[in-house]
Amino acid sequence: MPLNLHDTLSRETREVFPMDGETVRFYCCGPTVYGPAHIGNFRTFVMQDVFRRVLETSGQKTFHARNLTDVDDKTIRQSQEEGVLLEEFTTRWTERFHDDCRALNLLDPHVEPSAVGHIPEQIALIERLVQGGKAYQAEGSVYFKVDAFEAYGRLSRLADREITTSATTRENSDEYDRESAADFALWKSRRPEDGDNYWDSPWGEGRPGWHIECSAICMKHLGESFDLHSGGVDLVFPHHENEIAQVEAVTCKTFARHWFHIAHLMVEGLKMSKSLGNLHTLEDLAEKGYKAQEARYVLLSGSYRQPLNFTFDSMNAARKALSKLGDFAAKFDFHPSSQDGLETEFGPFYPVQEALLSDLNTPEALGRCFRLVRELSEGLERGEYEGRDEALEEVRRGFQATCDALGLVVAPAGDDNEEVPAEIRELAQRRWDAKQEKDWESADRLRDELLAQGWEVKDGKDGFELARAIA
RNA sequence: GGCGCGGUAGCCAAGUGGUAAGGCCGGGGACUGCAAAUCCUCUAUUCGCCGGUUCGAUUCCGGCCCGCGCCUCCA
Repeated sequence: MPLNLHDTLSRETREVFPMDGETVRFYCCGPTVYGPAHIGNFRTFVMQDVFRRVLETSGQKTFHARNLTDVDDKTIRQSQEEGVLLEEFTTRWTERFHDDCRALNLLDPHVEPSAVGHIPEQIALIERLVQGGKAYQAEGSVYFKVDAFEAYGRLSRLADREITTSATTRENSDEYDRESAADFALWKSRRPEDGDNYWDSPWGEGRPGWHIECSAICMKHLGESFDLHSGGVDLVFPHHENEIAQVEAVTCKTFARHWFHIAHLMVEGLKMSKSLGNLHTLEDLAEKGYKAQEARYVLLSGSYRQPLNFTFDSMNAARKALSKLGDFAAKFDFHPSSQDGLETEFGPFYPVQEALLSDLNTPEALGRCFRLVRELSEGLERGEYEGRDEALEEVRRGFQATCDALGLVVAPAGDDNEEVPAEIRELAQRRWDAKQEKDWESADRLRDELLAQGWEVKDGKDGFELARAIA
């Protein structure tokens, strides 16, 4: 069964398939590396990761490219404010991004090209556009001539939209030379504030515009035409619209055959913004005692086409939900696979796969997963798996496939040995001893003390467990 | 103003032309020194409002109210 996915361009849900019959080749607009990415950015990357995982767990090969935007106004300005070289600055934030991706269990893209690493390719593409009469230069900058590309506006349905530029947005001197307000920069002439961040080109010193990097990188790594292109909804216009124009104006071929856009994340019912202080990063969440996996779960709890409301209630719910899955894992003696490659046999978890193949319906998939978890557990209680090792193994493989498809790492309860500091363990032991001697007062006092230090005690029949308390 | 999306239980959030998944929270019970955890169990006669189509609509159509996104570099 193929993956059916909504396509922004046609506005239809269409089958995703490889045009070469073998590998689904797709591109994701990556981060601008000028600071830590926030959970809203990660919603997009997590959904793109699920997209790939769903393909791979259904046996489909993929080729995943995701770029790094390492030269633009923000990276240049920030690096200069810090007085460091652009490269040093962007390398630092790239590493941070990679750390966060690992924490969220995102599969590494097969290639991760950077804008700075593809200056010649970008210049070459601009030259083709100029030669073809689709672009013009003015005062050392080069602009795409929107009027010369009749299909402009198809993706975002801007065709009839009046594209105007108000006086207030024309603060940059190099923007005065555009022939039409809709035209956009392919190459920006060098400005004093760019410092040392400029390159030679047939039009003089300067740097590439934003949109051209993705076009040039796609053409190099995926070809002039490829299977799917993805990003946050806000990129539909102008970024993706412009990417299409830049490529199709010279190739006359379909650029990306399928467009996959992820809706925005809201925080506590509000749009994320710096002024509201709700631009959470994984680091912020960690400080509050939350794990990246819990954030990942929250990001999967809504359908990607709808804005999702991130709340701390949801984070708490995610923790409980994950621990419930951990209980299930323990019951079935499931341990996460450490082997390379994703499990493809869903077995009894087939309904989960079915939901995912249906436009990446992650909330439906989670709902079905929990229903199965309950039903299978009941079956186990009733002894339905007595002497049926192969059936048990099917359950474990199916659960592994489910975890692989969603990118969740579910550790069996009691198996997630977080390092417990020695002094905490000792306090807990003292409490246990007091409890054994029925010294309830001391036992309760020690329990409160542990809680004050951020640890929660859970008693079992003949011992206790420690878990991080939510801050 | 233009284009687009949505309003489902306390919260998050699926879904369907035939009468509402799942998670969390909350109530009750078992268990427990008390908790926590766990297990069982209960919680929307109702899906923003008003009309229409239909044997039947939350699901289709029209209108209204409210919220949101994009409209040049924000995922």
